[in-house]
Amino acid sequence: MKLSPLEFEVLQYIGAAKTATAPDVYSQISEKRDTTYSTIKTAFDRLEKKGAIFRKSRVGRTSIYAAKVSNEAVQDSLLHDFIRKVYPEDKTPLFNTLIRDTELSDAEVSYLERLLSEKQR
Amino acid sequence: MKLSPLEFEVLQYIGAAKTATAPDVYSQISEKRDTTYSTIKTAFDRLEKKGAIFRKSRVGRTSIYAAKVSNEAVQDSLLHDFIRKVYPEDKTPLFNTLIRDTELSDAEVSYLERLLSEKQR
DNA sequence: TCCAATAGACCACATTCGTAGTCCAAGTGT
DNA sequence: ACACTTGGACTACGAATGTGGTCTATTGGA
Repeated sequence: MKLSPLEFEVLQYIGAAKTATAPDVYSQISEKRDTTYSTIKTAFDRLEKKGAIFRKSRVGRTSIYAAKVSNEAVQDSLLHDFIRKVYPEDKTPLFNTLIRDTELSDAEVSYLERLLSEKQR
Repeated sequence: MKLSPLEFEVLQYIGAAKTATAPDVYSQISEKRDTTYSTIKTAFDRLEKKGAIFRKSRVGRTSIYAAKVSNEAVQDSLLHDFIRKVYPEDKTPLFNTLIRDTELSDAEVSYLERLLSEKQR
């Protein structure tokens, strides 16, 4: 399912909170960025039409939405898509840039090394 | 500079060959996928208008284009963008999925381990 | 009870994008 | 020299997107 950047952003808020209302997400996003309720609500509408979210219940006249897929699933799907498009063959530069330019604590480095050693087998 | 998926694809072909003509890229892409010369040429036009490529020279009436930025630079820029949008805080799931779900040769694994060990210092 | 606030539904609109048709003119091969 | 090929410029057009206005009616509070 194809999601627009805005739709994805809204979906992540919903997924992170398990459940969310449009006014809810609007208030969160509007703190970070200038937007209107209408814009966010449109994202909800389109996400619903695309089948990414559904109305779980209502409080008063306010719909409570929930996502049909987890944030992690959406992220991973995007990741695969991204790699397929941007690093179709050689993934070396991907890891290169990633490891070189990403802040990693020693703990994270150790964690990654463990992942890799498991991979080796 | 924002590039559409098609524009990015075309740009990668140009960058990979250092220099390319529209008929050139068209013949390559049309082998993989059904498209027309017009579509590819439009991508060239828009890339030029966006300042991503320029006409380096001509052979007959055929323009020879070159990219203003390297493929690696474009890829890395997209990568940073992607991470910022999709994995804003915790990048652990990113590495997790990446290492777990990506095909890696033993050589690549070794290479990554070396990268990581350098990181540790 | 009654009204102001506000969630929602619906619509509008400019922009970007992929797609491709049209038509012209510049090369090219004979 | 000429007809044919084909690269290029230009135009068109529908779908997707971000943006937000409008209008309605439901609610919650005074």
